[in-house]
Amino acid sequence: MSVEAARAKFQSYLTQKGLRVTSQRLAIFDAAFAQKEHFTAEELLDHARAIDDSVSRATVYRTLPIMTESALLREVDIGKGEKFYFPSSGSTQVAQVVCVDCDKIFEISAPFMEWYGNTVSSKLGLRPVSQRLQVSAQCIAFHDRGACPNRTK
Amino acid sequence: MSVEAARAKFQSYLTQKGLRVTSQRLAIFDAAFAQKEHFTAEELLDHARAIDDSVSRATVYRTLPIMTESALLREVDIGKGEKFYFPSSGSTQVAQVVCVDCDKIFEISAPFMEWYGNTVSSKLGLRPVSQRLQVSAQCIAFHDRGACPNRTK
DNA sequence: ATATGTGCAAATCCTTTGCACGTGC
DNA sequence: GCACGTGCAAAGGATTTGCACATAT
Repeated sequence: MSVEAARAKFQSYLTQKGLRVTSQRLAIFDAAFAQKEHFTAEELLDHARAIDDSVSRATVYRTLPIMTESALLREVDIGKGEKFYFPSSGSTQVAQVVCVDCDKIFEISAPFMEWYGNTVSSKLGLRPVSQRLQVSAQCIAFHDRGACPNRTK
Repeated sequence: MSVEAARAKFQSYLTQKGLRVTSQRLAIFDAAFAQKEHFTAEELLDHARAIDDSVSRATVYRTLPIMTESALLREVDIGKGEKFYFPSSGSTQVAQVVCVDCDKIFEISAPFMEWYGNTVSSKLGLRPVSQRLQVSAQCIAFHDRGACPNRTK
């Protein structure tokens, strides 16, 4: 899905839910879809403010759930205290591989996940809503040399 | 592994790491292994205090990582703010199914997970450390009738 | 016009930490 | 004895919320 299509989807989602299309929400959308890596709420705030400096932290936190519910963003919680977000590719059959050294998040296709969620849930009398597979891994380069080539922090 | 064996393992783990076997740590261990469901740090504090009322919140939080590192407990983060813990069955090839209504956590065997982590990680030049699969699901009973039979909260 | 949305700052929630005292080894 | 462990209360960090003002529809 192109950024333009996603932006249109965002606006129609807002309208359809009786929510308003505000300049702040659009700035937050634009900032999110300009990112190339996973980002945090705080990073999104910085980028959104570069577009519209009236955007507040509160509005970012109030807008993120809207974008997540509308499937425009995927929320990734790697258990590091803060959550990460990423423009959704559409498919929910995606797993994350997280480097334990540099915390870089790789998104990978995991086509069997949906089947597995269905199988397992139905055994328990449950209906699957969503599933996530997360692999913690270590750069081989890190293991061999003690330094992670992706390290940025 | 029996509780007795686990308790022995805990004590030898402490000794081997140069850590001390204190009455508080043993009370926390006993409280943890008496649980039948997943529990939070706060719940563990309550139960540990019932055994030894000198146990403090700080010590619970300082002991949980030790029990997790020694593989006696498994930590489960379902993205609800607080973490859950559960006496480990040994295998790491376990997935969690979480009911979105009552937050009850079911542990299920997921024997393919290790293979999958290996396959995917190696493609990225990473060495898998751990993996977790979490399925969010809804009680069918809840979906049909609007009430979750497991609801306790 | 008016129901929503917003910024600000304070509040919350879980978890961590500094410090002085207590205690296994 | 002394290094490690502990309780207490304060600090910390991410996220949420109350309120008065602003604004989309």
